Amino acid sequence: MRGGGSIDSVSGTSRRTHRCGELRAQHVGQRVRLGGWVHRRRDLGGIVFIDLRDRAGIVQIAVGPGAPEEVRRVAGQVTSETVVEVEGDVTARPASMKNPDLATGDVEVQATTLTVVGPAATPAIPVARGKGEELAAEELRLKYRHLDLRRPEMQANLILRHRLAQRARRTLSDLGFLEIETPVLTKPTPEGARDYLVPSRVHPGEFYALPQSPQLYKQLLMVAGLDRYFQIARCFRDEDLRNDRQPEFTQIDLEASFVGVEDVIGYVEAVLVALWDEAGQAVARPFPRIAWRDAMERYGTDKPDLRYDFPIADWTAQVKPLGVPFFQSALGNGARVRGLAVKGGGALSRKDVDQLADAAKQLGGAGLAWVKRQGEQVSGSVAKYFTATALGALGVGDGDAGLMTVGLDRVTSPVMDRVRQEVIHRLGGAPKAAHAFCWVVDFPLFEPDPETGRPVFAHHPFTAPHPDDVARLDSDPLGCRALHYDAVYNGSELGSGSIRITDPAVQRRVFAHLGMSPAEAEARFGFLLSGLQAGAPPHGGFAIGFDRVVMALAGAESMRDVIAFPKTTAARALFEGAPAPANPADLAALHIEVKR
RNA sequence: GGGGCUGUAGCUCAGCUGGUUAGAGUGCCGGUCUGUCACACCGGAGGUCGCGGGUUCGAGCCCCGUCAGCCCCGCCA
Repeated sequence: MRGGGSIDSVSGTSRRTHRCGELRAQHVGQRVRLGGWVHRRRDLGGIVFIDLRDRAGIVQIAVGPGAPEEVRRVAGQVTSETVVEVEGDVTARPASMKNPDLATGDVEVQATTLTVVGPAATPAIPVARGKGEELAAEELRLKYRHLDLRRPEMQANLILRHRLAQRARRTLSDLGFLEIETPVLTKPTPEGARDYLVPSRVHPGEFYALPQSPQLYKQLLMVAGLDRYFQIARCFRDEDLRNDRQPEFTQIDLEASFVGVEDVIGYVEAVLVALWDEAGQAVARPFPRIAWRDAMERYGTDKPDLRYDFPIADWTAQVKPLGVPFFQSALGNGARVRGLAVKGGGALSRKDVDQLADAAKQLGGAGLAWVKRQGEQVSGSVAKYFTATALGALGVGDGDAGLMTVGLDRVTSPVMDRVRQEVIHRLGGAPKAAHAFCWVVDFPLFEPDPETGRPVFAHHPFTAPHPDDVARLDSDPLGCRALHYDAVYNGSELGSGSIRITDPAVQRRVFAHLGMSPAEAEARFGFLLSGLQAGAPPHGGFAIGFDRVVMALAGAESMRDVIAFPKTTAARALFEGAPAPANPADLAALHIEVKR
């Protein structure tokens, strides 16, 4: 409680008693002072209504013929988005004048004073939008971010984000995790994403890197015996962007000691369930699990959308004897025919199917073959090779469609993943569940390098091999599984984690697999290796992509809508104009010469 | 790095097969109006058609280049 007078909530300050959006019937009869932005003004001549807005909402200010002359004068000329302070009496609106669309719609404030405290130029983009009116172009929304962030939708997203962050903190703190900060000026890492570099003034030619994640620090905190750590950590990766990828983003990062996979999964489920609860969504634990290999086989991706349960199937055996030319030439050398039986797929138009095929082609597939079944009638690009019976055996029933492609899994998986997603999108059927969480487990430790075919690490090089596979580390690297797990929600990867290597000998072998000499490994990761030699507890952890969680719970189409000041897809900040050329004196002090 | 979409009034958009003075809604400015809530009504101002080049008698429209925003592939241990 601050200030004096009739303040009845924490919203009050020395200049106001309430926030605009807080007023309800219970406040009728009270004298209030408010501050806010003029959302809209309706001037009827003898009476003026002002919709006054702050972060809590909108309330109607009425300035009638009985109001003081000065109040009527100001009300008659205030413009949109001007900041005003109002004093007045909260009155009940007569039944016929209530506004059921407004939380404050049962009341209004009869202004007795009205003062402009922050005159506003005509806004470059509208804040108050009419029903059905389009949003301003995203470029302008980013350029005039202070205006875009005034919109109630954006404020709701940021308020939700705040509540989720607080709930994550409380949940982890209650589980005994300590919130510990780690450096933002760190050491460049040789693998992984490109680093953002920060030149050192004191050490010519040397650079800090912004962290891609606090990975090594949190492991050292475990070595140090802090036992359970978490942090809502900013991470930086200088890679190309997407609608759900920003160059700087936020993780709920955690690590715990004396744990196995089950423990970490338990902690993360506890946090995710709490976050969904915070947003009013009930979800059940435990989340189902799916082995990476099964996810790739059934959904063509390591982040399957399990809201819909039609899986990709191997149709090679059934289709091969039919002699479809499209397939005959492509089969062999490990190629398979993989298909999707689409319930109700008869509803897909010819145009839909063509667009699916186009999408498939973009991913380098051989193309998409399709059939539709209508009773005993079979139509489609490869219809003449199929009978209704043959389709029935593949699960393609009356009114359904079959979509298929051929090739190596490396190509058919992404193609069928994309086709499956597009079909879901186009048919728009009801999902079997609104919230489909799952754990993807048993990831491979290595994957073949697309260019050389050599095994390279699928994750970061601190991920422990599956204990059953350690013996094959050198003989059969591609067959080794990792103690790595991803949390997936409705087809979106929310985060990943692993049990870490704590045996320095194993860690050295893994570095060797990356092609690092012992000396190199020492130079780059010496502090980790010496940590592991100093007595390291078994430990593992996880990082939840916080921005993606907020996106999911806010129903946002883009990560930019849940970040106050995001970058464009070209990694520019349009409001402030970053990045920008540095001035020559600064560059000189940093021992940097720019080549153009 | 590659592919696609978009760029016309402050904002959102239309602009036909290349043709004469580039339109609408909204916002803005002025006016009328005592119960509106996207107030209503009357009037007005407002344009480097992203930028540069080319084709053409003539380009908002066609061609080349370029910039910006967005979407996708690559990339993101």
